Order: sequence, then C-alpha cells, then structure tokens
Amino acid sequence: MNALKVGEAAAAIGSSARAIRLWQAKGLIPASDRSEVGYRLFTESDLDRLRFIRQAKDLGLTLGEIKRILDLRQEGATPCPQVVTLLEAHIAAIDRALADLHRLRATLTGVRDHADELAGDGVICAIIERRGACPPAVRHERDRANQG
Amino acid sequence: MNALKVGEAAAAIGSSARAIRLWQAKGLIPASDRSEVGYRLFTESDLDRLRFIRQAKDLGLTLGEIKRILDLRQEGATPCPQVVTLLEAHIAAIDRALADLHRLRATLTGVRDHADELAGDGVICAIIERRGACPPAVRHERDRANQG
DNA sequence: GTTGACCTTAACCTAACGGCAAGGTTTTAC
DNA sequence: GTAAAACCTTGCCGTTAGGTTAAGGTCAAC
Repeated sequence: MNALKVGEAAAAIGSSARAIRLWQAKGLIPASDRSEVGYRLFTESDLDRLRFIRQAKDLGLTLGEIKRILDLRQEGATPCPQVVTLLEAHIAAIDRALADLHRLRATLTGVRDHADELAGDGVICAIIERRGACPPAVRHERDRANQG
Repeated sequence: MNALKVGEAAAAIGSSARAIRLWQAKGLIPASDRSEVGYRLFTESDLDRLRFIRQAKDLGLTLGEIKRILDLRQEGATPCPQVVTLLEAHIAAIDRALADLHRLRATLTGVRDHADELAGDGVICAIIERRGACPPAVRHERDRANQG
C-alpha cells in the first residue's frame, strides 16, 4: 500500500508534520487511519486535502477560514462565492496594512533622519521623545486580527 | 496629592490600565507606589515614563526593545545610537513586509479576477486549486517576528 | 543488540494584551 | 445610611500557527 506516515505526507505537500497534526486537531482534516501502533496513515486523497489546505494558506487564508470552506464543501455547497468574498476581504486588509506600513515607514525614516539634530538632553531618549505631536498610533496587522 | 490610579494614568497617556499593568509586570516600569489598600499610584514623573513607552510603541518598537532602551538609560548610557540601529532594523523589516504584501496582493487579485473562468469542477474549490504553480509561501510579518 | 530516524501525546513558548472571575474599595445617588 | 455603580486587585484562559522540547514507543539498518 502507498499509505504515507505523517512525516512523509508533510514532505509531500511541503509542510511540517507538526502542522498536519495541528490541522487535524482543529478539524480541517478528519481523523486519519492509524497503523497498528497508532501512526497516522495518509492516502492519496488525503494528500489532495492537505495540498488544498496548504494552497489556501499560501493565499493568506487562516485555518479558521479554510475550515469554513472545507465544511461548506462537505455540506455539498460550492464555496467559491464565499471564497471570492473572503479574498476581497483579505485584499482590503492588505491595503490597510500597506497604508499603515507606508505611514509607519515614513515616520521611522523621518525620526531616524533627524536623530542627529536632536541633542541628547531628552529625559530618556531624545529621538523618541522630541518629535512633536505623536501621529495616531499605527495599529499593526496582527493587532487588527485579534480584536476588531 | 495628584497621584493617579492606574485607570486615570491610562486615560492620561491614551492607553489601557491592563497595558500599564503588563508593562509593570514586564519590568518596563518599576513597582509603583501603592495606596493603603494596594492601588497603584502614579506621579507625574511616572507618567513621563509611561508616555515614553507609548511613544516608542507608536514607532513600532516591541516591549522588549523598549525595555532594553530603558535599561540602557538606567545604566547611564545614552541609548540613542542603539535606537537608530533599532529603527533601521524596523525599517528594513517594514520593507520586507511591504514587498511580501504587494506580492500577496497581486496573487490574490489575480486569483479573484480569474475566478469566473474557473469552472466549479475542482475537487474542493476551483478558485484555490486551479491556479497553476503555487508561488512560494509568503510569510507574514508576525511569522517572521516569532521564528527567524 | 544497539544506534538513529521516525512516530506518539502533552506541554510550554512566542506578542500584547482582552475578557472574565472573584473579591475588595471608593464614589455616587437616593 | 446604604446600595449600586464604578473602580481596583490578582490570576487564568484565549487569540495565530505552529516550533521546540520532553518522555517514551517503533522500525530499519548495521
């Protein structure tokens, strides 16, 4: 038989054994067959699903989103319309992140370039303190992900 | 006296009481005075330090980096040169993130724009599966931060 | 028969808090 | 004068997507 163990399956799809176990624990893939001693065994059709997950991850989808797509498909629905919606939400998020990063970059280079002019008589560090009004805090991508 | 409780101090610097407690637990600010019943009490000079932390955070520095700056200053050193180095490292990281996001955005819009052409006969979702070779995985900013 | 490469689960680590619990305190309103 | 609202305390769990041990079982090769 051509059943693969988790490490072999991981190598086949270009991911890690740990990641595959996590996907399984999170319900993205069903409980796999086990060998007599308990090793996970993956078939070719299992690999298709694993590859799908990896490709979706390459597109920046979260495991939760991928699970939703997979569940939709399981219910017989075609998830593609929701996927397009999802992609558009991600594109919008990327645009926000790009704008934030551009702004932050401008602030940072500005601060760095004026570092010389700032005498070292700030209380802690003049570079950080002597730069006029604080621009509104730039929230990082990861912050936005966690709390709206 | 004008000692502020943690919630008042948080409001004064534009952060949260929870964040201030965290900064204290991580050693960015010393153990503050306490009222008779154990409430944290902050003076004006405490606020300066809190404001410094918030400003440094606005520049994208991590709490660990800010602590290092604060510790340097405590040892009598002027942290500014290291701060410049830090800023340049952050700018470089931002540039990498920008490049990654631009690439991911291009991939995403490409996938979205060709969604119509892809018949729904993919195993799970044609949009995700039928797009030729997978570009190398784009690692997100937060991944890079956690493990080199 | 032992070394080394693989597998198992479990638990801890990352960044920076938010949320909630369970209880004590202060303030405000009736 | 007291009751409720609004604070405060500590502490633990949750968030992302796994990496990294730990402790132990399994399998192939030498």
